[in-house]
Amino acid sequence: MTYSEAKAQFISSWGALGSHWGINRTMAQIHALLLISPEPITQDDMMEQLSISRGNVNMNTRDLIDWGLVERVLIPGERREFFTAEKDIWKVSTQIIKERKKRELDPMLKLLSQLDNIEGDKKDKELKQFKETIGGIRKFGGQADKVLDVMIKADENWFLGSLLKFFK
Amino acid sequence: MTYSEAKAQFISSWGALGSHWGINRTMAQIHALLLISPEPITQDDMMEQLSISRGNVNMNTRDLIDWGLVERVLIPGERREFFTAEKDIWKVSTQIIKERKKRELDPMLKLLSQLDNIEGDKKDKELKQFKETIGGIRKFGGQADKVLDVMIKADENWFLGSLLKFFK
DNA sequence: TTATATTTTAAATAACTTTTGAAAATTCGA
DNA sequence: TCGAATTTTCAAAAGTTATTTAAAATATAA
Repeated sequence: MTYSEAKAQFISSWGALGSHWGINRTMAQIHALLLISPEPITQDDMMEQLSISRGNVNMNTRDLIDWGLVERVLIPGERREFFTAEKDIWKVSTQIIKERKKRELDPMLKLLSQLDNIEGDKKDKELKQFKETIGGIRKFGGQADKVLDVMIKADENWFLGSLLKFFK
Repeated sequence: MTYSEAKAQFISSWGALGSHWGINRTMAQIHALLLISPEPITQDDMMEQLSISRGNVNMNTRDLIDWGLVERVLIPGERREFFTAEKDIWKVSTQIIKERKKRELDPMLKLLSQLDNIEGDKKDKELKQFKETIGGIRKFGGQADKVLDVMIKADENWFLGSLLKFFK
């Protein structure tokens, strides 16, 4: 297999994987391209290599920056902007987890805590099941919250960091 | 807050959460309804409570069964089919993880192992970065694979099960 | 078997999301 | 400041996914 075949395959399947994760295909493909580019690249490079429009590149690059996965890089003597992606896959994952926790888990747990004080007959079967379900999810969510915090903080903490090196 | 307000909120936000996770809104809403229903319910109940069509209910219920989250229940003396969902949220999570691992992680790791033997000049910067990126993802994916296996097996293994009870 | 209740399927439609392309805004050197 | 290079925006077009509807298939009771 040649390099360019492998590259095309990688970009395409990273894109497909992304779409299972609520990330759009193009965004994931741009990310893939940046992951394998040793040097920062421009929006024109992305347009050309992925055959997509300028607007599309611009919007998705911006989203990747919002996710904290991509950075703008200034190259001395160059007027155009260059972009580069974090290459350490552990950091990429914790960054994604951090964002998704903030965007999804936290609001869900907040809502569930509101749903816990409802009025009604305590003997009612429906109400009982509702409270049990909500309670179960909250308990589980709370634990998940703690586990994710440990993972996120591992990068900022020497001891946990070296503990997690086993997994890296 | 009344029970019916809380119920509507829960169904709606479980649906919204699902759509962030590649599960469609309606499927997640049906799942939510089943999670809080103390007794098995029929497709007509779902149609009525969620205001959706028969076909939609049928397709999504079937998908939930494929995911292993919902079961058909036969009620003696009843001609219609009834449905019920697993209520233990730990089991729900491991079931989802198991399915997604099978559908997403496993194929990705398989592909990456193919992309590892490409021909080309070893001194080439592009090739070097490509190999590093692929290698990093494979290593990470392999570890994730192991962690997920531990979680999945915990339910089938007494020792790990009681260890994980701390988190339940 | 026949009539009826129930479930499944799939084509058509509706709703939603992504992509383009061109115009507007911005940046920066001369 | 002006003008060329570059980036950003956004309305329209294209593409995708979800939903309905109605007809077909299946199951059950009489």
